[in-house]
Amino acid sequence: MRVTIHDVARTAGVSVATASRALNHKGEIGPDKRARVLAAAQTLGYAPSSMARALVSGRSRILGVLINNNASPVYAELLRGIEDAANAAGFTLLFSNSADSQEQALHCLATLQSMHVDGLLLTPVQTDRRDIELLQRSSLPFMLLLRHFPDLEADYVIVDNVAGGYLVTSHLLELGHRRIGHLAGPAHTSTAQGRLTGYRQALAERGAPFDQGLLTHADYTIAGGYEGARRLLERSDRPTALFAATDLQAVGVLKAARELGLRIPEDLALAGGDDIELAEFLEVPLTTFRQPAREIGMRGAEILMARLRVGSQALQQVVLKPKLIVRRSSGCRRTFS
Amino acid sequence: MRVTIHDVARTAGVSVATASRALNHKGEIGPDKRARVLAAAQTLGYAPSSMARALVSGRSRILGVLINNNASPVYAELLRGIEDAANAAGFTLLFSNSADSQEQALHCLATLQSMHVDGLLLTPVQTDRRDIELLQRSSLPFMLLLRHFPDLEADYVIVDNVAGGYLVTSHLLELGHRRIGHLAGPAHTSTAQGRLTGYRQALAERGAPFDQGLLTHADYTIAGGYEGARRLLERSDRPTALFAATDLQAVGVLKAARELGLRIPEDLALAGGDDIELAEFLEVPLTTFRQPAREIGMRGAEILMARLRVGSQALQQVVLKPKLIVRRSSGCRRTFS
DNA sequence: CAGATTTCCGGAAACGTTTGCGGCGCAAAC
DNA sequence: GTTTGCGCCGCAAACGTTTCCGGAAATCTG
Repeated sequence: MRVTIHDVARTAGVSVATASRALNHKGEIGPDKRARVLAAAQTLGYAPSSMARALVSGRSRILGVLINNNASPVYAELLRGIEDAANAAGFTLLFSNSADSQEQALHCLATLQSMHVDGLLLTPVQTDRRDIELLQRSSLPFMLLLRHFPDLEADYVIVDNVAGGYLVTSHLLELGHRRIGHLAGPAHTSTAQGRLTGYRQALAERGAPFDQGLLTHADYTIAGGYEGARRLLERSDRPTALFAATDLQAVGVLKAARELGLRIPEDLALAGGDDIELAEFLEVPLTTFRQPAREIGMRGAEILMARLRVGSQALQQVVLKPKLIVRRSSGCRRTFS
Repeated sequence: MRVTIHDVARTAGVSVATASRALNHKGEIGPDKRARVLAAAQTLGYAPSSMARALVSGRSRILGVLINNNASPVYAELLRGIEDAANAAGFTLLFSNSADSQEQALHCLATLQSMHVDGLLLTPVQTDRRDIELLQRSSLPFMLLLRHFPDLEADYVIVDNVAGGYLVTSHLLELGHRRIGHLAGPAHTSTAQGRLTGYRQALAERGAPFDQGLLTHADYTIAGGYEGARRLLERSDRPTALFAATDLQAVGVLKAARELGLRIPEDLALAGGDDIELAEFLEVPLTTFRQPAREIGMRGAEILMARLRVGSQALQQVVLKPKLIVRRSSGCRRTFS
């Protein structure tokens, strides 16, 4: 069966305590015994049981990850960043998926807790706060990624969604557009709220009217973008430009526009958000703003692990700056009567 | 601190043994005590420690996942499928990333072992076989995904890469092309080998010559595809059609073609492999063959978990059929002199 | 009513570690 | 020659479960 520290101790002719000390380079130990233990461990192929270790030490060196698996490339990038940082620090990742359902999220949280994770990285569902209330009661260190609660005393790493929405909308306004629609994300998410706020700020700042009829909410998917675009573009007074909250939704807009015979950017200027890797290579290269998902994952994991090392410390709320990426989909400067 | 089964037992006024039986619905137990235990567990918010449970039972209900994180959408889809199946069966996922390095993979394997995973799903690196030799020695049930070793007695779920390459190449041949280049993947991977074999089979079957000069290997990335395409397309006798092993590489071809002033499909017919979600929405919608990554993940996880339940059983080697997806990038039928 | 069976429950061992505590031998100090 | 100190090591408890085994009470059998 499994080779334990007892086997190592026996073949080395020492006690388990000595074997443990030799393997962990802890405590005083004679050089000959240390060598014998290490040799025995080597030949037997001994691998310590992290579960047993976790049980007695109280630390598992496992980080829980709970994301709402939008199959979006953004989450893949995010995961990648988390993975890099965790691996570098010798942590392993326990992976769960809330599928954007609070019930599912609560279930996952219970599982992660029972696995004795040392800390947790999550993108909250945000339909309600039962998940974070649970976390706060359990005093498990956690870190919010991508989404946050403005009034919550919790660590987070996000991009400045307001600035992102503002950048993109300002860009469209500068190109001469006055009727700019917004295809927003699910209303309960802080990302959707932020980008919408930025959109309205830009409109207000340049004296463009905000038209409720040019705003619609949709899922963060291609299908969601498609349906939202149909709603917005089939109106008689359709907008001349459209800001989709995410690139994935913008892809749905591309599809809808094709079906409606609208050329992009000639008949409809389009911009998205996130700057996924493929945004540059779409049917029409996409103007967007960059959300550095990988960096968000890395920073989040690093901060969380730092908190685990030193115990409690000041609140860490990181807001990364977005960057405007101009491509063809937003078109050239024009004047509208 | 953490609420244990001892706390539950104490507040319920029973022994730990009884508490355990009540919570697991095992063994005979009086209805009143059962009720008291369940009530106590409820009010205390008791969550059993899976680590302690794993330690004594020998089963952790954790599946290890080791993929070589091509940031490719294919791996995201694969992970998604694994996740769905595992979640449905009450398993949790421990996630690792070999980054296509055998050294890193070996390190990850050691970690996963020490975490007492019940089984392992992996996409092997394939530069050598140290990883699977290690696995075979350790008698940990494992399942190969996407990539396989033809001569190895191990479970796997893959798509028929030979058929995929054959389908795509045949399609290009039917369109009239005679000089079809192939941008293959890393030579050590079974996916690259399979798709290349299918390509050669199709050529041979229709009497088209195989030209070593029209073949090049590149990484499974956009950058890899770009570099490979530059090599192939800057020749004086460049091919009229190009089969890129993966869609991601095909995107790189798109970029190279744009730079070289080649129109697709007029100047160069293009096809890829995998059928990623965005293939339909690229600059030129991509002809490709479908590798059902999500299904591969699901099937793999299900088969592995079945093996864990019933113990040893017959070898499970699943080969899914690919499907040709024709879009604009391969162009229309033509004749070449 | 004595014995046999069943039902229910608690004690304790086991899983594989880490670590506090105490013991042993040996050298230095008095 | 007896103490003191120290370096080295082993015993055993602890972490939170599950489960085997045995005991006590309750029920049944003859």
